[in-house]
Amino acid sequence: METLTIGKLAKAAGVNVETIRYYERRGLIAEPERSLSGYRHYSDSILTRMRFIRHAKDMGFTLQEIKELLDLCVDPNSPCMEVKNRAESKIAEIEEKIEHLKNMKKSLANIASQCSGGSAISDCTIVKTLEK
Amino acid sequence: METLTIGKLAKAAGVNVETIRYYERRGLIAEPERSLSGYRHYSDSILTRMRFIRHAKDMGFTLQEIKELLDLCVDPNSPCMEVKNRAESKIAEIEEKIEHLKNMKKSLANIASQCSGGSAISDCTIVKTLEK
DNA sequence: ATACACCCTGTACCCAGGTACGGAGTCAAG
DNA sequence: CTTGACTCCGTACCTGGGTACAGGGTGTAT
Repeated sequence: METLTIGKLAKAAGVNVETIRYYERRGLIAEPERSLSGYRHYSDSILTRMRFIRHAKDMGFTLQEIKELLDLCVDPNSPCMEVKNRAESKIAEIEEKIEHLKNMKKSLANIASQCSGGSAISDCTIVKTLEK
Repeated sequence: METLTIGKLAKAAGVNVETIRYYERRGLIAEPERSLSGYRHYSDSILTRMRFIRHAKDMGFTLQEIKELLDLCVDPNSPCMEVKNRAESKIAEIEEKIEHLKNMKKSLANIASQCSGGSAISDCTIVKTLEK
């Protein structure tokens, strides 16, 4: 069976070598087999795991949360409700962030709209509002 | 004229003493007068500045950006168009973040909806999608 | 045999925005 | 006069997600 050195894996997964070692330290990927000289050797299945990590990251999960998701998968017979729950929680969290940003945007748009842009700074309504 | 020690200012501004010294190091507030023994003494006008910083932070500006805004105010006769421009840029930036979060939410809601929650993890559609 | 790419470990560094701590000096009340 | 609260400075630490060495060993192509 063919195996991947850390450099090949890094290239295949589109990350840096250091990132792979970092994921290992963080417990997101298992310590792989080593050659006699101590080189890491990965089987192809690691690529699935690296994709999982990348996609979960893109969905907004932190590395800690991804680790927890992966840990859930250790027992393949356990029900996946827990995974679904975590996805729903993350959706709620994202919604909260969106709301927060919307409020920020609204406040900022509000104070920006009152500024003509033509005053001296000492009369700028934006500055004055922020100082209040 | 009454002056504020750093502790009183911290209390009045609702931040830690360390935060004030940190802002000084970052150049957001000027180095204040010192007593003979080296204690910082602030005049009341610092409170306006601290409010500015807090509000700008709430609007999503970074400390670096806030420093730049404050630096613009050094010449009170300069036009405030630059301030308005920065506010508009920040609004655009916030919008981008919102769009990004909306996309994340959509993807996640999409894959979560396909999972009944009742399968074994080995058959979980969420896990499978993330692995693809 | 030697050059060059690759790998190892351990540690330090980066961003932001602070927070915490140690050891020393100062100020005010009782 | 002493005690406790306050302040000083410098430095280290924190979270998150990596990145960047330094100083070695290894693998392989010519």
